[in-house]
Amino acid sequence: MSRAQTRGSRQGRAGIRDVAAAAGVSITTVSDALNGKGRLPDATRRHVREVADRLGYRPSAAARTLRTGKSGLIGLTVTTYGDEPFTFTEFAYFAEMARAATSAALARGYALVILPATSRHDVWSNVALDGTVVIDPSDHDPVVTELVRQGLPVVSDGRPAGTLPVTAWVDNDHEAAVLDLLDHLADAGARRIGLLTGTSTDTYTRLSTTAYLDWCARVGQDPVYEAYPAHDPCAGAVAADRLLARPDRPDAVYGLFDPNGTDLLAAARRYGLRVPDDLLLVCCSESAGYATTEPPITTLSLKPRRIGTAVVQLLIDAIEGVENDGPVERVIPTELIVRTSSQRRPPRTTVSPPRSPAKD
Amino acid sequence: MSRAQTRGSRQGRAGIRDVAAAAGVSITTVSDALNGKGRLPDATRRHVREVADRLGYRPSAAARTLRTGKSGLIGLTVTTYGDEPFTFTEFAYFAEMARAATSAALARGYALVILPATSRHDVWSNVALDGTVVIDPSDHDPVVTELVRQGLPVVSDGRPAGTLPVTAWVDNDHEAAVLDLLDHLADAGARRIGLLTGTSTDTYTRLSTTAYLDWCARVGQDPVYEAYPAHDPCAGAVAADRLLARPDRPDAVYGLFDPNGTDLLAAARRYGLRVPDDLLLVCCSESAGYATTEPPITTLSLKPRRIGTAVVQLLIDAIEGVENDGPVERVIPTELIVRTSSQRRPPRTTVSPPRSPAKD
DNA sequence: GACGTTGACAGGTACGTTTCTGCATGATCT
DNA sequence: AGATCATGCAGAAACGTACCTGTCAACGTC
Repeated sequence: MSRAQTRGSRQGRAGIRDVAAAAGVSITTVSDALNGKGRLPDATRRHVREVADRLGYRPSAAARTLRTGKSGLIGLTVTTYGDEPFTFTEFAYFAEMARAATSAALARGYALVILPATSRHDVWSNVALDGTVVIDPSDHDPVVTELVRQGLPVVSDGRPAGTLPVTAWVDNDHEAAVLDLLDHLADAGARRIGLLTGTSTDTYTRLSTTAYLDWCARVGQDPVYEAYPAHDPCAGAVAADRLLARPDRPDAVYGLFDPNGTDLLAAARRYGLRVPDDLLLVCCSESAGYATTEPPITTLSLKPRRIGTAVVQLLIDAIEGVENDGPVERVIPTELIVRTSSQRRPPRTTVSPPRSPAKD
Repeated sequence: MSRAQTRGSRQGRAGIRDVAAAAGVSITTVSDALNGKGRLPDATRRHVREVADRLGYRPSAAARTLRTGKSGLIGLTVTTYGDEPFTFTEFAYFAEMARAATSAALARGYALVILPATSRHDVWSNVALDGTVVIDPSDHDPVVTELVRQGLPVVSDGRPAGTLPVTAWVDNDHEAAVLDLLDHLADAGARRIGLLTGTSTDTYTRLSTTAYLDWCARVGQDPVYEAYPAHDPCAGAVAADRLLARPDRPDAVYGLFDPNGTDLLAAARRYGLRVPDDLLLVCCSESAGYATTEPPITTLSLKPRRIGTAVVQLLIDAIEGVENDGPVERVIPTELIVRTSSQRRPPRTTVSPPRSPAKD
């Protein structure tokens, strides 16, 4: 009796039982009617649906997940520095990528859960995921191995290093992008191209740097580069300054990270170098702001929108049972957005001498 | 028999039953040992924990949620334009706010689920939420009313318009911020201040605009403003141009939206106006890029980090049973980051002007 | 008229937890 | 010595859904 009372007077939510009782049918019929399964006449279906609407019935996601094993949730891991997710360096990239991933997931009926890679197991096991997107996983990421051990599909943004057993991955062809870009600078008249790179060992930094070194070896130029800890927002400006202060100062620079463009521009100003006349500039960025700097700066876009979309599509394919043996790989082309900073003006008759880096 | 087999040979996941069997205790004991409840000697607790580790036991989040009614998930709604979440105008603000909200949630053991306000009920009812953060809800947002009807706490970023029954809200004091900023411009010598505003009816735009009009009325200045649809990334530049092309051209402008700074700067250049000599410039933005424009532009920061943190804190407080009658309101102060664009140079009579007594 | 067949539903079980209740056992108190 | 009490654990009832397995009628079919 008290049970019946408890059930009948459940405050707030109406359950499938209440709908069944109100509609005068069984629980099974309600479930079938609402989910479009079973063999029911349209009249019954409509009736049940109408009663459910009237009671404001919402199925319990938890119960459905428990029963079906599918939650409709996809994890999106971000690397954390300190206690803030994703570093400032990859800010615009991440925002764009997450935006695209969100809409791609929603379009297929999934929602995204933001989870940091370094979180204690606590949070990870408190949420039922159907699969996970990992951004730039490190060599032997414990989270990834744990996830695949649980049988969950894992798709990574960034080619996994080592033998990380991901289900699929999506990445740009970073080597090709850098080589292409360096050729572009050389075509614009660069004689000595410098690189602003990072000290971290992630795939992006590593591949880009070795591509640069390879290119230098091929064309016979001495490498000129400065590396700095990319997660430190201040270190970039210092490194940019160091690069332009070198005795073998480059006449063109490529910066691997988003803020490098403005940092290099500021450094160039300090040394009295005109862009692009004395210094050609390119950086890898998704920020639209570089279209309106003075001068506008050429950027390499990694196409985070396309990457975010592709990653989610592959993950949901895997979740919904498209079996593949071996990881699926998808390469997204980059785009070089050429602006003033990397286009040398036609040579002048009178050469203005470069200023000394010391005084100003 | 077949049932026992099915249970015993469950491929993949180990359940609490398996742990109990392996440890030679009951299910209750396992649950209590792992969750730190009940009265168990430390020896038993350790033993159970060790066995669970060995089996790689992870509790099912779905089952736990079903049982306890708490999922540890918080919804984060974003307004969608087209099929992409959040418009470009609020890009940097949203990214910063979401970042802070994410870490605040994780610090308290919750995870964030990104959900668009306009999504079909489909997705919303497929995920079990403990509460929701809504960004800038519209007057009679159906999603919000539906959520509170279900008894879920809802905290909004942005003071809710009308009688939206939110649990709590967090916002800046936009009127005060605008008045303060206009005083700052007037102090810097502005005689006629213009406004670049939006055509949409959200709270932020509305409050800021009326504050501007009030200020004008108070000091006896004719309002000079242009409004444009803020979700259109191109319209801003056109509106900026219109504003500076007016016969009653202002000698100072405040732009309500993030890209207005660069748009106005570009427009000023086109009309041969020097900043700050001929035109003072301020815009509302979270972009660090305005520190390195030529000249650097004064910005009004809405402190999205603090807002994101506060919103999540209030929401989790509400979830975890801190009862309040009537909505809790929290006002976050804004910050005016003064840069060159809003500081009129001192008259040229003095050769080397001493540092202005800028109250530092 | 006995017999598959099919449509339209109901019963009941299982998903994997948490937690309330109960039941021994030994210790402590009156 | 009997009553009380804390301790250490086990049983079993939910949580709300999905789906498998009937049941029962109506409908042919030979």
